[in-house]
Amino acid sequence: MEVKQLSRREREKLRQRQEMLAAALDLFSQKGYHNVSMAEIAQKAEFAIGTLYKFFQNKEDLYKALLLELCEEFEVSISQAIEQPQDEVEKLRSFIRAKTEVVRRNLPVIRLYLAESRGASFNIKAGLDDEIRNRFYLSLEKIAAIFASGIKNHRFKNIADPYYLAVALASVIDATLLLWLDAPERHPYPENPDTILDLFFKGLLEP
Amino acid sequence: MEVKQLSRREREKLRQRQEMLAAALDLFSQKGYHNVSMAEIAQKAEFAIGTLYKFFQNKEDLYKALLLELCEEFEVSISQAIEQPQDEVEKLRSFIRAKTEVVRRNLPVIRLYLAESRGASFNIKAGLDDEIRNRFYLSLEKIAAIFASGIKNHRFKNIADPYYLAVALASVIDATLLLWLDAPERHPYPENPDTILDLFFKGLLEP
Amino acid sequence: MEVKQLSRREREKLRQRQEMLAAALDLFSQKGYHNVSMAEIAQKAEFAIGTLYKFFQNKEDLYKALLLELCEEFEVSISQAIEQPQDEVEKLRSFIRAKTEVVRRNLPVIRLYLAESRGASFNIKAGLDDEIRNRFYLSLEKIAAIFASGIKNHRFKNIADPYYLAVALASVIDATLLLWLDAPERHPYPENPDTILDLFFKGLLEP
Amino acid sequence: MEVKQLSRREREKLRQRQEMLAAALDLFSQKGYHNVSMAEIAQKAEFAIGTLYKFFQNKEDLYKALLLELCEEFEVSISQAIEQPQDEVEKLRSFIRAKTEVVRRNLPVIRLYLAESRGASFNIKAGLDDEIRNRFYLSLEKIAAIFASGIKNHRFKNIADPYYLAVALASVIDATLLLWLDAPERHPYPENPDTILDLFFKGLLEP
DNA sequence: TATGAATGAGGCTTCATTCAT
DNA sequence: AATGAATGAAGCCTCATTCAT
Repeated sequence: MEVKQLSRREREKLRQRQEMLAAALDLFSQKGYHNVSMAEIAQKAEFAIGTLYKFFQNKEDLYKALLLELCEEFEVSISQAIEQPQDEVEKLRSFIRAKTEVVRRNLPVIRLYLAESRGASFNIKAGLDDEIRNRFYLSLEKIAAIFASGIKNHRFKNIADPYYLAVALASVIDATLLLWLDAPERHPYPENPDTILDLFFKGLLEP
Repeated sequence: MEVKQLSRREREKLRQRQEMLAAALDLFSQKGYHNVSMAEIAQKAEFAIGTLYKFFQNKEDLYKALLLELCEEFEVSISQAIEQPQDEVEKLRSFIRAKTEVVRRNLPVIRLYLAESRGASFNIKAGLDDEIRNRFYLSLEKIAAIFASGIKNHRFKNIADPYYLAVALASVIDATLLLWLDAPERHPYPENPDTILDLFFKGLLEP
Repeated sequence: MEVKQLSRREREKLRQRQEMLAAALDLFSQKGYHNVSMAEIAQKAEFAIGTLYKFFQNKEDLYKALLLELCEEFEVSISQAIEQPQDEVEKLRSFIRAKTEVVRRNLPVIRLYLAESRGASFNIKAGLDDEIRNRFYLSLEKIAAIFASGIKNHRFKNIADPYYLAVALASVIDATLLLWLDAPERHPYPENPDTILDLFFKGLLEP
Repeated sequence: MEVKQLSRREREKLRQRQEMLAAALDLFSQKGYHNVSMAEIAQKAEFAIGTLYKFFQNKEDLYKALLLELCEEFEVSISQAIEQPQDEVEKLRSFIRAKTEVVRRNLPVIRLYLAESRGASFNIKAGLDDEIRNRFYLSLEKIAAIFASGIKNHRFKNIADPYYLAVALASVIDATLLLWLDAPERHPYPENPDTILDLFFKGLLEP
């Protein structure tokens, strides 16, 4: 494995990078990109500003790295969840569970992620956020593939384009998450993925 | 009508305010709150900066006015749509049609509105955006009431809390809109509200 | 008298000017020259800004007019007080009484007057305040003349240059006034001019 | 001595701070607080504006630092002068000498100091200048104590409240200083403190 | 003549980024 | 290699003054 060949120096660097990203993440998710200064991040990460700039070309670069890292975790989790050899219904359940789990682990960034993935962000200059958007779309396509497969297998009714179905499912999960973030006690997050799936399945499943 | 009694001066002022809001809207929705300067807005609106400040106390105030104006239009449209004496299904169709219509008319702001209403924004200092968030929740409750009524009338199955249903419907509409905004030709916006409703109805309607 | 020949129009103008000066005086003395805007003055005087500019060329001009008016009152009062045919001691008593009286009538401006007359002001661009400073010095010379006369008449010991004596007396009066302005109840203003004069007389008077 | 333990870095910082204060002092005393911009100060001190803000939180803070520094020097000088074991008359002489000396060394700020200490200033927002005012009053009380002691020892006649005597003495010194500042050649500053003291002593001293 | 809306220069302050140590 | 002091462009906002009505 490549990982083992990292020298002590390189491992140290990676650790420092992670600390910087963690500090930045914390601040960005609390106050938003434009309300956090590089000095603030440096101080929280306990490095000098100059060191920050050794690791990231500029503020935007740091932000992008942050989001890509997050993206990565999302994708890995979700890919693992749906790549198991299961039937389509079970895959969707796993997807919902995985997404919920990642959210639980990354609570502070959820808003950032939603903003960036859904397009309501202007933190990144035009064109730079394409990568993140594209990766989001790619993971949607994996879900769409499940629906497509389910339709092909006659487990689902063919009531809509699979991609639309995937978008709809993802957006309902996100909406539920936001509801819960805003008022956790009034809108408890459903432990059982079927709470969300029912909305779709009661109609999607063949009789 | 009160409107007719506005003096020429007052009408002129209103028109100027609208021009300022329009310029600001255009810029904000293209570049985001923090990437637009007051000088830029003033120039686009063809007023002096000082004049901008005669109409709006500060940048945040201008932004808030923009969003409230949009809020207003959303609410009026949607209220009118669902207050007709119709059955629940038809009301939901009207809701989707109305929301689509407003979006069509306010294309540039949609991202702004979604960001603010869904919570991924840090443009407004804590506490100031409560009004917008609250009004968003209130309109969701009107939709929830339709679902509740439908459930009570046995037109809908009781598969989930009406508020969740409303949130889910609204989020699916938004997701569809965003899809269309990103790639209008690949993801054309469905003219027929049933395209979206089917997702819910095929399961919600009693057999 | 010229005054009687003022037309109704002219009298009206004069009254308006006085109202503007009164409003400005009130604000300047409360908040200082640089913390008062022309708009504020106009509003308090219940005129339009443009009207203010019909009467005074600019902000500085208005301020200067204010101070000159104040100067005028000081001078008239003090001149009247010391031009009576009295002996020197009585003249100084009259001077202190008159100054006290004017202060009582112009309480809000005292700080302004002291600042300008004593040189601690930067409200007026260099050179413009010369007139005020000069008039202040002129009135000091009138007091100096009293001391000189007293010395010549052997009522006063010749312990210092009369001008220094005048400056000393004026400054002691001002200091007493400031003390009283800062804490009226702890440092009541002396009703009897001899309270101040004693400081000088017990030494000045020939045995 | 603590002073020697300052690192080179700290000494450098202190020197820079002094340069900034010197530049600010020069400008403020020439043109007044409101007629000097931070850009002007930065340029005169030959630093970037941002550097100015590294040392002082804002313009007002810089101004306050300036005055406090001056305050400090005044107080130290005057305290030293009057804490010698001398009789009351000699103490007052020392006080006048010390005050004169400090003034000579701080010529440019004298007007600023007088303005702030005597209350004719609106440069500092309400409440912030209390410290300066209070320290001024405290030093007056030290002088008052000398008079009180002299009265108790029957060296001085009990012709007035000691605090009034202190205020009167201080104000006469200030007035003499201002006279000299305005026209040094016409009103030379008296080298001998007795020139000022005579005004008081000829009456204060018991026969 | 009186008005007050419109102007825009200029002030204060922040902060991303650089670079000498 | 790491540091953080220094930089200065750029942003927000105020307000004296003008001028068309």
